[in-house]
Amino acid sequence: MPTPAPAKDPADTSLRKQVYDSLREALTAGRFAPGQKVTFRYVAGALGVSLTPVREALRRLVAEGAFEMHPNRSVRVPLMTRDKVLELRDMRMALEGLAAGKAALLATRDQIAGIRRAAREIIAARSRGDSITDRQKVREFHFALYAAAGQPMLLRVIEGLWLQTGPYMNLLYPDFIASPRGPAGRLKIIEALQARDAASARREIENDIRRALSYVADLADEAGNIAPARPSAVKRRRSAPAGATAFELQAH
Amino acid sequence: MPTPAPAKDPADTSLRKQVYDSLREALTAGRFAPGQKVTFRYVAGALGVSLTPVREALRRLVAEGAFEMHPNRSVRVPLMTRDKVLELRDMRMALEGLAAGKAALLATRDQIAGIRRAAREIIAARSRGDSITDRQKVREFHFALYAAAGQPMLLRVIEGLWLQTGPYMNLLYPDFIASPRGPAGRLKIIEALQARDAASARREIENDIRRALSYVADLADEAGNIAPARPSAVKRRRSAPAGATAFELQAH
DNA sequence: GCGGGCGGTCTGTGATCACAAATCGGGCCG
DNA sequence: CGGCCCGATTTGTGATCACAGACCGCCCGC
Repeated sequence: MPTPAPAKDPADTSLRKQVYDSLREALTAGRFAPGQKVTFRYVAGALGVSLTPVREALRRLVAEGAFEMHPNRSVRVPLMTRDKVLELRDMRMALEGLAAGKAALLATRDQIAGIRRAAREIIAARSRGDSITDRQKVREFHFALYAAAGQPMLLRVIEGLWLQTGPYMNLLYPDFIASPRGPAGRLKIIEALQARDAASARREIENDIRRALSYVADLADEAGNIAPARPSAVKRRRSAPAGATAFELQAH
Repeated sequence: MPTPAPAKDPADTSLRKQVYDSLREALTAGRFAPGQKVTFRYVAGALGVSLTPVREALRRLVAEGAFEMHPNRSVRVPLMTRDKVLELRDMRMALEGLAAGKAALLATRDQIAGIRRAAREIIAARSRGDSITDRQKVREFHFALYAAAGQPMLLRVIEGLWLQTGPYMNLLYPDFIASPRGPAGRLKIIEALQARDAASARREIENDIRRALSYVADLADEAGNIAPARPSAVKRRRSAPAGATAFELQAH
């Protein structure tokens, strides 16, 4: 599958949904620089639609915390601080730990197989130094695990939290990834699923999230701000279709 | 510093925000019957605004799970099932337990005083049989507690979960409320705050949520559906200002 | 040379219009 | 008498327009 996608309503062809997905994908792929201003008309032009669907998509993303709208009314990619990362870390540990525990009790053989496959693909991508595929497969691994918990509302909230941490997960590369604990942790999770050991699955997921987000939090400067993963600007493509690649990076 | 984070925006006077607040308030007050259909034009007419702000407000509420939009496109108040209640219960236990634990470590003397006052007001309202004030003060107690944790993102997610359980909390009255455990649990929480005992505060909040939502879940029929708290219809007030009382109950 | 106003432009907000899909009701056919 | 089909109405979607407030840069006065 090209995009694991947030499940939900695969048959939603509304422009609003397409704009939402485009922005979301650009955000998780790190194509927006943290702090970057994003105007309604810019997005509308880049995607070739009117303001209406853009407003609804952007406004939803603001409600989800993926963008910020300042009182002076300008929409920006949120800047991260140490405190915010730690807050997100604790929330993710609580909810993803919960999901992992439920998944351990419910995962079918096929679901476990899919999770194991994602884990193998992470190792393969990492050995090639392919951080793009790496990140994508890490996401696949986690969401295949959480989907096995069979709790759709929980899954939605977790997706919202990933969206907020997304633009900053590039910071884990390449240094943090070199740690050997990652693959070992995933192996333990798979073992826990097979053993129906909810406590162990929860503990391993919690450890994984704690390590990764504590690492990101420690990148904060003395003012508490975290440097953007990639200080990049975005170039406007003129008259593009409402596809997924309308937001492009621009060296400067 | 004036506003370190974008915080809330109490000075948001946009119509969208007013519509959003009106719908949210009507929802938590149980003025919409679960399963009830809500059309954009109906809300626009009831509040005396055009479709534009209504669309954005309703769409956000759909994204938050407070309303459902079916593929055939009709917006409804979600019907609850036993599984959904249990899912919400577990999420709320995880997140509100987390917040209570943090609050125990951070609550100031003034914040604890505010929480204690809310607890007293609950007892007072309950002794009068005033379930409206009761529910309102219960909400105040919980959110004063969670606010003391100083984690704005966490608070927002918790608010989203309350919005989903809101229309069904009337089911706790009057039978469940008669249980003497409620006041005792709140007292223990306040003691935990004073003692800076995070584990105890978390445990008590978890117990409170577990008891209440397990009770609601047990109201499910053999099909798994939960009867609406009050099977009530809503009457349209013609040419009303965009106030908070535009949605009114109608006996039938 | 520099700071503060001042005008033009940018940008989000809300209303309105046009349209297509969905829904509902009545009437026709079996 | 009942089920099905077709047309009128309802309803969400997207585009466009008008407008007010914010932003930005230029220019004048000190």
